[in-house]
Amino acid sequence: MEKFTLAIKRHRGTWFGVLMGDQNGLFASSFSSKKTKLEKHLVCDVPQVPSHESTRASDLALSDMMALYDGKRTTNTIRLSLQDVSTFQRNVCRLMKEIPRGRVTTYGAIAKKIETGPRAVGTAVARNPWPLFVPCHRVVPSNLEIGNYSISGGLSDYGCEVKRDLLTREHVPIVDDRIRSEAVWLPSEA
DNA sequence: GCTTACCACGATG
DNA sequence: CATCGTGGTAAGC
Repeated sequence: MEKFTLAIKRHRGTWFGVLMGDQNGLFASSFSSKKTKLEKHLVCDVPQVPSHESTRASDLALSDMMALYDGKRTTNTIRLSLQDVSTFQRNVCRLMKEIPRGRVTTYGAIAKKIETGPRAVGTAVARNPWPLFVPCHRVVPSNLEIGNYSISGGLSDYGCEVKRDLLTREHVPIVDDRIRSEAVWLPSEA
């Protein structure tokens, strides 16, 4: 049975949490303005309540997470614990990780690349277990509006503001709540 | 197992 | 604006 530990930290008025699995791999990450909501979301997929414990690995993950939240570069050395996600979801995640900082791509572009439908990509993106580490905020609808974003596992009316702020801090050009087309990055062919 | 309903979407008119 | 197609999930039988 896999053992999990939880580590939580506050930064710029927001709570950040990481759920560490075996061998200090990252099982899930999340952030929220509400600490209780954050914890609830992080543990919702694990069988038992994990103990709060901070380790060198969790400290590193949390500081990377905060840097990503601020739109900054990171060492990107966090190992994701992939065993519990479907291969479809893994494919979507792999593609999302290729989106450069400061750029965006669309649900449709990802769908085309992996030969599936945009709604299917939407569900996979929505279920991303590693927000920020896997930059799902860089996926937008094809009309280049901001689209939606779930906070701690649920849609909310301010989710799109959070998403816009993340993109803005990465210097994605946004005019009038719309991404400028020069920021669009497309998955390479082949 | 199969069926249904649900979606962080897209294309068409 | 409306409507339909769409494919992966999860919950329901």
